[in-house]
Amino acid sequence: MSPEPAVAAPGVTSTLALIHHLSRLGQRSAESAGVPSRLRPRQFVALTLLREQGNVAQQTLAEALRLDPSNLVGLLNELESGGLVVRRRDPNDRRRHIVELADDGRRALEDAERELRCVEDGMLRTLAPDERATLHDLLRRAVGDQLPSCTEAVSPPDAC
Amino acid sequence: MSPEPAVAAPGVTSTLALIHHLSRLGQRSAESAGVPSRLRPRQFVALTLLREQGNVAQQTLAEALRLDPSNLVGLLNELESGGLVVRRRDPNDRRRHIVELADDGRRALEDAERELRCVEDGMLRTLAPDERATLHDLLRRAVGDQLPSCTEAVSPPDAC
DNA sequence: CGGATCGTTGGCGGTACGTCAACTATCTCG
DNA sequence: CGAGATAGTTGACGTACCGCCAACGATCCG
Repeated sequence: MSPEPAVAAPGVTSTLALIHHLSRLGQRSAESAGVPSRLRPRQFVALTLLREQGNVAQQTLAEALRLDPSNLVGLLNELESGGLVVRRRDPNDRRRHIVELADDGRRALEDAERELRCVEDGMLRTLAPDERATLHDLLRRAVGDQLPSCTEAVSPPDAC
Repeated sequence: MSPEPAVAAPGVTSTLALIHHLSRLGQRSAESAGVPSRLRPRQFVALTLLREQGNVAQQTLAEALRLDPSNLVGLLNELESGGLVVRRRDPNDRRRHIVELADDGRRALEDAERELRCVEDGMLRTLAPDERATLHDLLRRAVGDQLPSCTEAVSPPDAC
């Protein structure tokens, strides 16, 4: 009778909505901050993933990015023509392309990260440094375990 | 000499990139999970914000969403024609529209949240419940302080 | 050899915006 | 009262990002 938490507690907000919103806010801030020599968001994410995963077959990359292979081609073309990435044939299976982060790509990525730090600082300015670290860690762990079989096993449609 | 953290530590990943990526992953999962009676992401976020902020002038809402007023109109039209939201004139300034979350809107929002819980659970399955709570709290605090004067005072372009 | 797989190209469609211009109803201030 | 600002609205145009599909060459594998 006393707690009475019924009335739609103010904490029910979907974490997904928060993430979606924050993502948008981040993009807007980055754009309006006029980041100069800039990677577009997708390129940024792709390079980041490449740096972590090391050399990866194109297909694997597509899965990790949850991106249609045919669309990945375009993305990689941009990056490769800018010298940020290298595609080479897998000697074991010459159908495959192994995608590799080039030195220029690593540099560009670090530059972009440096530039985006301001935006990030602005966006997370309410959080204490250790909280930011926690946030970063949690997000990282969340995306980290996204790769293996994500959409699979959705047999029970509304079982959830 | 011993620590030698120079070589691009594996933790430098931009939090922005993580958020952006997670946001995309979330959308993809939600779509492929075939969420039935669904609000589109923008509607979802807008309703969420409305529930928290209570009745708000349209302009304020636009700022909070970082959305162009002219685009907000369309978004609100969708929501209002679905009965999820009500626009009424501000008696103190009849130019203004006060936007209010309708009962149906609250219900729709709660339904959507319930549906998205599965997706969210899938995405954050590596995190322990208390970690999820922490994440949620941190994100919420981050977006919460986004509203007042965000892009302003960007006078030093590369001072950062 | 035949079928499967990987990358690639191209086309079609859709969402989610930004930007700008114009117009109305309304407020505010001189 | 009249001039100018302000809130919302409408419409047009463009863009980024992306899904889906079909086809095709190169390659692998049985």
